[in-house]
Amino acid sequence: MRLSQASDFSLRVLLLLGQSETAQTVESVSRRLGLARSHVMKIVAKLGRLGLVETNRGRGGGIRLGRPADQIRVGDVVRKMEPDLGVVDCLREGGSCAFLPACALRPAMRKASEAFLESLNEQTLAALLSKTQVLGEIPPEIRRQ
Amino acid sequence: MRLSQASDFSLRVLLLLGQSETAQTVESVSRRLGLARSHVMKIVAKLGRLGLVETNRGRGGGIRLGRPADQIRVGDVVRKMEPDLGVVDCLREGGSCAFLPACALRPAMRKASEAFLESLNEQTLAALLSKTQVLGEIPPEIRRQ
DNA sequence: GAATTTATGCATTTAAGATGCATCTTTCAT
DNA sequence: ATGAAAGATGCATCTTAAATGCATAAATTC
Repeated sequence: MRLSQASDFSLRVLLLLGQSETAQTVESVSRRLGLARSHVMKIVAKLGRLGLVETNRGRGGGIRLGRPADQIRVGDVVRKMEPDLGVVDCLREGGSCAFLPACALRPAMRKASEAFLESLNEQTLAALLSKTQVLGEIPPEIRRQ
Repeated sequence: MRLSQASDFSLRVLLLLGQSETAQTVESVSRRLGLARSHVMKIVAKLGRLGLVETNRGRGGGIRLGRPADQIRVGDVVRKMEPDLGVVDCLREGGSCAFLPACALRPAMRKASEAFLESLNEQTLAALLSKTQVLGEIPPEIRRQ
């Protein structure tokens, strides 16, 4: 059971953004997190569509949090970014199971993944930030070397 | 976020076994569940090693539950069968993250997957069985045709 | 000892995700 | 206007874990 890297990286990107006031370029974010640039780009684009980050093109552009860190719940991020939250076959599109339609496993699994997300939702991004190491912002002047 | 088919199928196999007193062959179980025989074979072998099913070779052999259905907790089955329960990179062997060692995401994720398993552990196999359709046992006489 | 049934290892296939690359669009500074 | 900076998007390829199939071994019973 693992989340896609998209969900995982999303949270790290949000953490990084939450550590600085100014807009960051995707280039700088991916370099600082040590992640593939194009991968981060796609994740950020989606985060942008979801309103979780605010993106701006062109010179002086970049990305920043789309809303205050204390209004971003971790479980909600995962719920929106994770492409497939159907933990078992029968919860997915086209999935089948010999026991259906009367299988008690299905609601049990649905409930368990809700429990997972609810547990994550006990934390806001702000709460995580207060307990997480600051990566340090690279000043704009030397950022572009 | 999805479980491996190994975990998923394990539970279905256990459900099926819980519906009959007599031992079932892997052949019959896989046919009735509509799953690949060799895949079920490997799953059963592991379930056997874990003591969740009792296996017997040779004529008249087969598999049956290793202990009473009310002593099999769903979350425990998943915990034992799932090859990789590290939902994010930093929870896995060799995983890394720029925020480590001081990253609050890690304990939050660990806690969330515990919540997932605990939710499943509210159900025993017996509880599921009482709410699940009986697939119907193929009588031993015609089983071998 | 032959038939039945589980056990195991290896090799192949599959599918989802990740990655890289090329190109487009928007925005700003000069 | 023009060019550079930055995000957006589509496509094609690579990677990897999981699934599958096949062959063979081991155990058990009759």
